[in-house]
Amino acid sequence: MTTPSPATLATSLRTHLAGTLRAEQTGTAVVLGGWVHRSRDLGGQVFLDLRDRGGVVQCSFNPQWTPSEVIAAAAAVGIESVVMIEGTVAPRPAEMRNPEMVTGAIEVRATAIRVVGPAVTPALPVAPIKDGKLPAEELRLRHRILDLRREELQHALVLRHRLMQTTRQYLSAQGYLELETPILTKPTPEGARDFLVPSRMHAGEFYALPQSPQIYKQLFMCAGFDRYFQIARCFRDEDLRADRQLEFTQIDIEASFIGREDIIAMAEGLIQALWAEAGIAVATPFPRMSYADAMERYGCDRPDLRYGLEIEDLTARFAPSESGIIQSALQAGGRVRGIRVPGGAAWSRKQVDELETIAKGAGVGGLIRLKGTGSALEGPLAKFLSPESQAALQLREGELLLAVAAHDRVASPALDRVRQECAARLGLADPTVRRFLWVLDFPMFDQDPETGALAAVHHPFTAPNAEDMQARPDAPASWRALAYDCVLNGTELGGGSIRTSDPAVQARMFALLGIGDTAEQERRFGFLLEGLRAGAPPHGGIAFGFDRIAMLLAGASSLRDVIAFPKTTAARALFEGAPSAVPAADLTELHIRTVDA
RNA sequence: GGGGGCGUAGCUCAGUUUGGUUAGAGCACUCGACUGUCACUCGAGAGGUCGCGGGUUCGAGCCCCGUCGCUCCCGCCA
Repeated sequence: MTTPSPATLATSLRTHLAGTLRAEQTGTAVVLGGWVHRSRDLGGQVFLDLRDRGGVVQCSFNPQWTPSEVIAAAAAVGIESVVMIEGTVAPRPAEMRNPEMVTGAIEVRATAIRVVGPAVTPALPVAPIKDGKLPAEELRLRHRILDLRREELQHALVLRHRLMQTTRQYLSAQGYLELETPILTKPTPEGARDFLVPSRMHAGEFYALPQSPQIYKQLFMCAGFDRYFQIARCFRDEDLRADRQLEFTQIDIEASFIGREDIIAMAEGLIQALWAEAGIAVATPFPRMSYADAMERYGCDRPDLRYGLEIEDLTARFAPSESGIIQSALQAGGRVRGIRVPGGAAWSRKQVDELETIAKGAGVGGLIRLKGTGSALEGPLAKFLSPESQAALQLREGELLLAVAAHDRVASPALDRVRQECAARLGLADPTVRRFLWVLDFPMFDQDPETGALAAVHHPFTAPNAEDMQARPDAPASWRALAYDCVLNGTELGGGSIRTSDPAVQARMFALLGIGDTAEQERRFGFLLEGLRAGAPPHGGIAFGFDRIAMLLAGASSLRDVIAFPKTTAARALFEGAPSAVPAADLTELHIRTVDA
């Protein structure tokens, strides 16, 4: 993406962008429009820093070139007011140059000023204050216009724009068509809670806002559009987080007559183009790891590969132990797995207890800890381990072994959190390093350990691995899916799958998910099944979380910093004041009556 | 639904531990001075529902109970 030359932003009211003026424009007569960033009134002369989209330039009001009434007007204007300033670009006296401003070699010798948009005293500072902290998030959101004027958010939203255009260019160049799908759509029975929209014309019936355009993009494939993409707004009525908003933007992609490798190659190219737009070179292809491998070695399906601390199976070492805790865990089908932390032996009892609290929070009963002290192991369990077992652990001096004896289902998430906390303490996650990764071969279903009920790990339209299905037709919980996730430094950037294009297979998937009744399938997913029955090409796709990518590339720590008008964690829009009550008559027209909770 | 943190001037904060005169500072704002500043400087001034409600007390910014808002996390997010 290239930005237009400053000249193209000239209008009938202004000639240049303030922040783009340079020494080359010396002698040029300019008319600028912008906001008063700062002002310095020295008595006989006045300096105004004028800010517009392009940046900041100093405007100098001096009796040598400025009429006295203009100087008086400049002295009187309040900061953040919008002014039009006429003047001439001039070099600053050599000793007055400001090397910290890109425009610092020059200034605009002002001859006229007009206050076109006087501002009340701003509720928040816009110009940065040295060592100044940002105002509280609540105030930043309540006075969002002022916050958006800050350089940081200006840059973030400009970057967001450029990433959008890069996406469009990259995909369009490969024959992908940008097609739109409805915002008023049909409620989805699985997944997140829907936002419902009442129908005025049909009493008691509701539209839903899309959680994603998933089914529509598959229908495009059935309709022969072959390659589709959309920068799609999605809505999920779930609790918010720093990296989760009620409405968010996905780069949604689907293609026909493709396999997994086609999607991965296309996606790697897109990632490469987006990171390049942010000035970062990314090498492809990305390494790959199976889901099973990721869970075994890292305890999670989106491992951060910037550091090791890999999980080891220590069952054989601990099996001879007489510890009741370990024996009962093993008898219940569990294993002993753990990580060895270099330098961890120096941690205090309290620090290790904190790790155990984290592990317990993830559902395990406790954390086995053993310190390598050179000659012998230290720790509550050391006495239960035979000298042979202790030696086999090969704990080095200073190492701390943290292990969990439990079923993988609970042990993996616990070890994942302990591993991340240890890495954070040791500063192992280098923020300048980027480790991309494809996680492949996700399981098709997640089985509830109590009820045995199956739920789709990805979504119900994902194709199962055909070999698994044929080899173990009666064990769907063991089937792998043709699904893939793109992971960067422990964060999921996006994911997708090859879809089921055979309506009979799709019906079977619904049945396995507990939607066995044909009429029920037709009622909920008839429009998809009709598409598949009309002749569906093999197809698949992927979706990337656009806001999250923008956040990463902008160096922001919250999605709120790359979304112009975000919601608070309590799901409120403080600036515009949504949601809000509506007149009773509006509800009546929508056939809605509210009840007290 | 649950847990942690925060809430004092327009903004950022101190004051809360140990209740006690009129609640302070920096920036911003108003007025004044100042002809090369760039966080201009200097002088003066104005500015407070200590989030809100209740309680304890002779007395509450400070202690107790409740509540609201923002935030981080767990649950949730196919």
